[in-house]
Amino acid sequence: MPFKSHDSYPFCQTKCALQSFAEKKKCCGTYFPSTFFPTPPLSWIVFIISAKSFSPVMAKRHLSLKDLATELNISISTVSRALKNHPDISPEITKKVQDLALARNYTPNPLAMGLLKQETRMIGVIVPDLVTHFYSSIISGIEEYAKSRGYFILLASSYESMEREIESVSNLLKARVDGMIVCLSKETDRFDHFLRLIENEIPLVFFDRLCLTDRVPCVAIDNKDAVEKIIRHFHEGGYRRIAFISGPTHLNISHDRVAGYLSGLQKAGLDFDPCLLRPCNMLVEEAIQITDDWLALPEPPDAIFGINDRIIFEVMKELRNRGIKIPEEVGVIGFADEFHATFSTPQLTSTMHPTREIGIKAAELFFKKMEDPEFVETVVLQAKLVVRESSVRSL
Amino acid sequence: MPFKSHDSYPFCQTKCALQSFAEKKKCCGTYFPSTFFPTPPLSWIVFIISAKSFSPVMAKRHLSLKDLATELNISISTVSRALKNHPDISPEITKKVQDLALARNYTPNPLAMGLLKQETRMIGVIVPDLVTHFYSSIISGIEEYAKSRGYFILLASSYESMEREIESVSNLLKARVDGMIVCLSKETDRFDHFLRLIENEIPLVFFDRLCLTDRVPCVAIDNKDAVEKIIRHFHEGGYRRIAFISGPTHLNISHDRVAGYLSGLQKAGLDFDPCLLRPCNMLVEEAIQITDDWLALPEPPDAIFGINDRIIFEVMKELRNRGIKIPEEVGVIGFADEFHATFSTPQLTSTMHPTREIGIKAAELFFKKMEDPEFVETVVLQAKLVVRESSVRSL
DNA sequence: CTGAAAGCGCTAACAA
DNA sequence: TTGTTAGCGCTTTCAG
Repeated sequence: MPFKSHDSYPFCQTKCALQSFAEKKKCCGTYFPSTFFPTPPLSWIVFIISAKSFSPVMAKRHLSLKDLATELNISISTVSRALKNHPDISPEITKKVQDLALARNYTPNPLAMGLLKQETRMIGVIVPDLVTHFYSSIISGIEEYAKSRGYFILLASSYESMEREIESVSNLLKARVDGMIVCLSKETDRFDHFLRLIENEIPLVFFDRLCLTDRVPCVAIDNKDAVEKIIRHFHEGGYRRIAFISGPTHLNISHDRVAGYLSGLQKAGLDFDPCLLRPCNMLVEEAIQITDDWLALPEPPDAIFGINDRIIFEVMKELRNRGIKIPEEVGVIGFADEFHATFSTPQLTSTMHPTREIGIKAAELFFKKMEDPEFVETVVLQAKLVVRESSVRSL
Repeated sequence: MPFKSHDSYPFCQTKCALQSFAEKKKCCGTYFPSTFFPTPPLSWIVFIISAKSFSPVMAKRHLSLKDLATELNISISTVSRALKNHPDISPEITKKVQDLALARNYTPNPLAMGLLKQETRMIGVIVPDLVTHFYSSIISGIEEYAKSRGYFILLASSYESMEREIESVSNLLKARVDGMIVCLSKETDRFDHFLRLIENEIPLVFFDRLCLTDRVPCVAIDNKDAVEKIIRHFHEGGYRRIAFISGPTHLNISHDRVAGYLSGLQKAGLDFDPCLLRPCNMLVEEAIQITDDWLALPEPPDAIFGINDRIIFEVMKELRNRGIKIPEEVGVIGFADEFHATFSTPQLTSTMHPTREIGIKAAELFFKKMEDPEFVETVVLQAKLVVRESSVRSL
């Protein structure tokens, strides 16, 4: 195997590996210091099994075009062209190159490509939290579609905090994502960080909790309709004093659901009692407090529904603690059907959101926005009311 | 503001943007084609609101060192050095550069850095699924620790399939992650794809479901102990025929839990009845089938626990359907406490896993492995038995 | 104390 | 048909 004298291929590899190892040891500049995480108090750790270690082998660098070129004794650009079936390259060389690439399991270095093309093929995704089924299911949908287009997901959580949302946007920007798909945190009531993205023409898509809908493609749920369905269902079941635990008032989802509450009551011919509409910040304690307040009313509600299942599960617990029967005395309905809604007793009626579709659609809009910077559109998906035990009085 | 004649800075920008737009239109090589995702049948979509669009503005490139250098009329290397407080650079220039960088919100391009340093500061994370609380909570832990070290998470799901796990490994490798943190899919019984990583010295950490523990750092739960606790608790509560729905036999977690089942029974002085130990593939139908089988036994079990909460919720549903009282007639305990265990009636006794700690510890081990390629260690964390209603007979 | 130049892996215009 | 070269943004020798 001939090597050019100034290259000395196999030894070069070893040297590079050693070099890069040495470089890592050196701690460099202080201008962008990496803050170190203090060792967390892991009271759970009990014992540690140490295993035998193996003798170190030199780390293998990923294969580059140069490696292939050297091995075949042709130029890098020929290899590059051969790999993409460039018509200029002779069939024999093309075949030889492609065979070797396959055999050596060559994959192009995305960093080099990214530097050249000014793109990372990564989409930043920011969700309020990672642990709610609603979001993780949407992430699944985004991931699936993105993967099919050869893109990766860079995931960030805002933990429902606007501050951390801003930080996440900035971090993803530092990582040079090609764009972002975002669900606002519950606190978010300023949008400067997103306006910056828009001004810089960085593709952006919102889902579920939206803002700036006249400039950003969005995927939303028809919240108004979903709530109207709930009211109608309650009304048909003979419930008359329908109470609603809503969300933070600045969120579009709260706004739309309240609108649905009002119009739903009106359509059903029911009076609106302001006492029975309470916003909350999605905290467990609030749910309990509000339930307490309602039960203390001279005319307590006979039906309760809320901004999400989590809140409603707490309401159910509170009702059960007081010996109030569901659904006989009080009907209950959740929102954004978690998969465990069927595990409660009684099983929880809830609106089911097409979460995977939300994710897929959001990703779809994202790619449209990439291709056409002027593209703006809000896609509205319908939620389904899934009737179970908690809202149906047996006759 | 003086520009070098061959550079013509502001116009260059415009040209670049136009160029890159033109480039995107061109579809290049066929050797690595990007498969296109067929438009999915989104039956949920109902209507689309089109919004007014805005006039296009030229996309702004991220700021580079060159931009700063040009603006200050100094060389790129001086800027680079000034930004990292290199002692050679005069304080005045250092200050001038840093001020401008701050004002312009400069961030170094990670692609360029990555290319140079041969690292992406990205960790690939593969989990069996994204939507289970157990995994998303662990991901949260990993993300938190990784972020504190300036690393990003590139997320992939194996969807419990070995094939997709292998594909994910390969995809993450293509993305040039610096290493991976993995929980095996339930199908995984061959490990070639991980051996390849090990041979190439790519840092790897397993959590929960492990393999190759003599070469890879791992974070595990003390499954044997967790199950022994369950048996002891059942035994103390007067339960005698304790049945166990286990997982796929090739997984370490199943193996350890079965070991705990046997030793637990022995310690409690109870006989082992092979009928009461059934493996399953974590499917809902299996849970129902197994429950049916057990109830048909001449001596049915008076206590049931299983590989995870999901399975056990199904068992509970099945028992309830048959009018069997929990916990009076049959005691029930879950595994890997999902946060909604308290939402069921009766509330589910379950083993609680320190999920965030698992994630944080896995990330910690990952960085240790990065620093020391010979590092191998299995950290074992303890699970807690959280006693609720489903396993306690009232007196 | 500062600048020029090489090189990380790749593509594409330009030369041969 | 193939090779040479410049350049994407950055760091780091080596020269001034």
